[in-house]
Amino acid sequence: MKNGRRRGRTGTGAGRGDGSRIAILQTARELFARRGFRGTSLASIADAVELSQPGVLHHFPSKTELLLAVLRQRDTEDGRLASSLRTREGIDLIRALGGLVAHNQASPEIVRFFTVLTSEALADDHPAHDYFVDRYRQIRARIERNLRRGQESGEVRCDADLEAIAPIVVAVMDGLQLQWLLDRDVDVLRSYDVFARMLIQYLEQGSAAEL
Amino acid sequence: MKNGRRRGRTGTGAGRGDGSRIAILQTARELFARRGFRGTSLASIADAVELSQPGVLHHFPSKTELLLAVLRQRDTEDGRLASSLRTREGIDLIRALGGLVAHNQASPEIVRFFTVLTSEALADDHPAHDYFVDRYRQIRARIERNLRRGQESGEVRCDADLEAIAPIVVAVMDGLQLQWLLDRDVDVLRSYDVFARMLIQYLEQGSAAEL
DNA sequence: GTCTATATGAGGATAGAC
DNA sequence: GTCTATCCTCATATAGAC
Repeated sequence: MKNGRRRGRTGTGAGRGDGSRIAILQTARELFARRGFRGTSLASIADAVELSQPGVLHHFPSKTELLLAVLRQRDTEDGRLASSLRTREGIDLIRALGGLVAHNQASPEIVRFFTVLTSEALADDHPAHDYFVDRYRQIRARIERNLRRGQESGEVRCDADLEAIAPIVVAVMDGLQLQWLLDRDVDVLRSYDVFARMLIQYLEQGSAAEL
Repeated sequence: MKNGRRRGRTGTGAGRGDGSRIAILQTARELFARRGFRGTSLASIADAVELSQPGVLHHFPSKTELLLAVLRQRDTEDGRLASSLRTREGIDLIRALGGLVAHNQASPEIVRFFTVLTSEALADDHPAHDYFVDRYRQIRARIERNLRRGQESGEVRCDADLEAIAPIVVAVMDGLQLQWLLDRDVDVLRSYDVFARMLIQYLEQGSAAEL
């Protein structure tokens, strides 16, 4: 008794149509978040969406393509979120990222998805390797750019090393969330707030705004 | 032609004795660092040390036990390093951790080992899950404790929230190293130095030492 | 669109010879 | 201490029926 599924349909081929595709994408994201890409079998995804394993591969030509589809989907969904950050410049960006951290507290699965997959994708033959290299470059570049606008407006001290600061901001968010995923007692929001205070104070020193 | 090994020995059972055990531990650490625990096969380890796969299992009863042995070994080796940090208190600890970051730049494999395995071990059924939960608790506790000594000596402002700061310090180190592993252009040392300046300035504000 | 059946291969672990 | 041979399970992917 290996195949423990019990679909009500009689195999006429009616199916769920597009609904299956959507269900597969969501379930794949959840399971990839738990066990990584390599650690997740197509069969486990199939079970969760109540399809056979080849049923899953009907919608995506391969497991790798499924992962890439999940990443593309998240990109479009995150597009809205990212664009709401686009206009936040200088000190305001640091506070806005606190809002993102707060928002993430409600979505441990998404946080875990990116945490687990980023580490797995350190291997340069991982299907998502290039994706994550690019992702981090873009995030750092955006933070640096928006902080620089604050510098140009005189809000941020002109001698702040923004190229060094952008990776720090990313590191704090990632690193705190990693600790939180491992141990929910870690208070990400409290720590981020202390960091933000520290950073803002540093950025404002000697700025035109301070005078 | 599947088994691509060509040992010179004739199978008399002489072997390398203890040398094999050592070689297995080191190779396992390297491969776990690259592909994680789940992503590494015993066969790949066996190939690298020029043993058969059952030959590897002669030294460790299972793959899980091999991982735990690797972790135990790192703990004893890191013991020396950790004890050199034990006496660094207050502001001095923040600078000493910069030395650790610098030291890590020469050992990407070790950094990657911990990065990859920590994320993989987020799964609560992972063989190293408890190990990493404990590890992070201990690291945070030690940082908090050593900063508190600086507080007691008056070097660090007394209203600093050390329970919030300890996770930040860990996050910055982990997060910067993750970005560096993904993209060697990231300048971990430069970013850590900026962070350290920022944090030290924050900690010194309103301290007795400042007066 | 979904299934069953199957090809093909990899992985962990064990038995038993030398 | 190490090997060969083997077992069993699991995984991805494909072929072809309905």
